[in-house]
Amino acid sequence: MSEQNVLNEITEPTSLSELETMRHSCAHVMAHAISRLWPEAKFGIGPTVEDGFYYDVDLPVKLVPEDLKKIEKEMNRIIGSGQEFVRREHTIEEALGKFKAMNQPFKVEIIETLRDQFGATSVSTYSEGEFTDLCRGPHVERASKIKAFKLMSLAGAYWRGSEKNPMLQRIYGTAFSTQEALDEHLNLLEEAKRRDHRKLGKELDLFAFHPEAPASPFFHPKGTIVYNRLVQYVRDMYAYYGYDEVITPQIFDTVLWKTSGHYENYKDDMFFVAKGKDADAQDREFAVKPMNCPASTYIFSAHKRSYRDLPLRLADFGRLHRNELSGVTAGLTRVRTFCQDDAHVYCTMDQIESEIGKIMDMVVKSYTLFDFKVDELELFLSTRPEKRIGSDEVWDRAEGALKNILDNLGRPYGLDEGGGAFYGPKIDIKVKDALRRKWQLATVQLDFNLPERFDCSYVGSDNIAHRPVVIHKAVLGSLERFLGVFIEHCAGAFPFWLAPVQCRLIPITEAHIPFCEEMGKRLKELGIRFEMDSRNEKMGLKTREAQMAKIPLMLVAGDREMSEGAFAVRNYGAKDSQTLKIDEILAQMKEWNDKPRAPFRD
RNA sequence: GCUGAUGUAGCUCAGGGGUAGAGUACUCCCUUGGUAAGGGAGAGGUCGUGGGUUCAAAUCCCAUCAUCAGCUCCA
Repeated sequence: MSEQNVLNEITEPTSLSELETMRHSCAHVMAHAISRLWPEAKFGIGPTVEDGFYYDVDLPVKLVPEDLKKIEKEMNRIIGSGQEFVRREHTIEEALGKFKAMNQPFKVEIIETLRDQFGATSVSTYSEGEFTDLCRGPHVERASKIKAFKLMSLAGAYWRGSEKNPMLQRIYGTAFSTQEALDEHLNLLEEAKRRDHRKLGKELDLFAFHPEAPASPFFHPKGTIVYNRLVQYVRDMYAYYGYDEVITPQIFDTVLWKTSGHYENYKDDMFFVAKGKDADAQDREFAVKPMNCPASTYIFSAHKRSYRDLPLRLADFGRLHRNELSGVTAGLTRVRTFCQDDAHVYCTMDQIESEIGKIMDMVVKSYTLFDFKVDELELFLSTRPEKRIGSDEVWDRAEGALKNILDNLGRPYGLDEGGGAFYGPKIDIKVKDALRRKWQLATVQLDFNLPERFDCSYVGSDNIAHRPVVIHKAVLGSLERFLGVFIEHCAGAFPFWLAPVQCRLIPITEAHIPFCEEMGKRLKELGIRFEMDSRNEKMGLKTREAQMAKIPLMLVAGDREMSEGAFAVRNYGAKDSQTLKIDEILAQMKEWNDKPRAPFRD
């Protein structure tokens, strides 16, 4: 949480839901319990978060997981005693005196900040019995209203989110209005562990990591099939929407990055490579690309462009490298090498709205295909960050244009103040997965700076040179990240069209192998990815292994099937199978396999 | 990068100052079996890496690398 957010947490008028109110009170009860167990405890802040609450505390002891039980016990005592939450108003001076006397330096600091930066003249406190905390509320009337809670985990967190400050111990907890709701939440967390894409990636042999290439995935054959299938899907989409794919270099003279502004903004996160070999290139410094956009301007400017060429949509699956801090990488969701379904649309001011409309269309069609709930998409307008290039007028125009589009879209959207890219504002789109977790995938960015910096122009119908606008788009976002998120969304059970192995043929005995091999030929003709399990093993084992590999279809053949020209078909996850004629099976497979192309036929 | 935890066989993990363990996967043999584990035998590890302490280190200490959780960051 940024410092600004921390302060908002303290100063802004609150409108917490009933559940949030209870969680917030629960955080207070936790602080109360901690102060009983460790009277020297110094408290930071204790807000509610997405799934619960936390409190940051400075303690003389290092907490261990068993301490959570101890704190819970003490909390239960407090809740059992049914203490009331009593609100009091204090002048700043009163409050400062009070918290100084209580030896609560962080609270004193908060009060001073409220006074000095926000001009507060009074603050409020809440007391439950002997424990008093600085807080604007609201709270439940009494502690006994807290129904079902659990302390979840321990973590370190810097005071006010700055690594220059001391690190406090953060205790995370959650609370629900019923025990059932709490249990359901805990079950979701368990399920999330089972679906962890890092675990499934290993189990399904999709990808792996190696210490010599930290945070950089090795895609094994099966993972590569899925990856390439995603790319193919995006290419099919490009054919429909009129995008041209290009391939651009991997390494550039840093002059390019100085022109684009990446050098000054992201130098520390770029990989630099050896200097040039030629005498006259000795002083040239080269860097691996962290982004595709500057390269696309050279393709735009390769010709004298006319307004008739616009919109020019250049797609680039270029591999990007970013030297991320070691602590921020995680599985496929944050890596040092990745590629995006990246494209840059060069267009006129008048074309911005229809182009972004088309991109939104791609987003909706894609997320529908991947079985994300489209009516649960969350849109955000991310505006100018502190670290940025370009004049305020340019930013005003770009933000205004995106705001217009969002207003006309007729969907609610949030504002992410300061969340834009350094070269332009964006529309970020978050999806909810099957476990109701939110992920940011798609992004649409409006850029008036790049064409300026690289002096892109086109000739208008007035025969005068004009500056085009660039729209950056990614629908799936980073393919690595998308794959990670989607693996967890589908629990590793890929839809038929995307599965690395779509079908496993299982002859019951040796005698049925030729029959299965015949079917194999038909599948190959159809382009179906299949395997045959002709091992000398029993059906129980073969079934188990096919199910554990999450293969969408099992086709089993024994004497019965051979005599009927059929297979016993079992879908992944189904309890039993049904016997279908070979032609029926092939027709069904063809339909499923073509599913991703269906939305792009007129 | 910061704080903390973890690192033992391909995988999942146990153990622990005195010659390295299980399950599973793998190889071979037996089994011709109808929808979630048939039986047997065998092979497989400098206990992440580098130092130190010790008669002796996989075990203790230090450093380092990687991973995980959280913080900060995410063009």
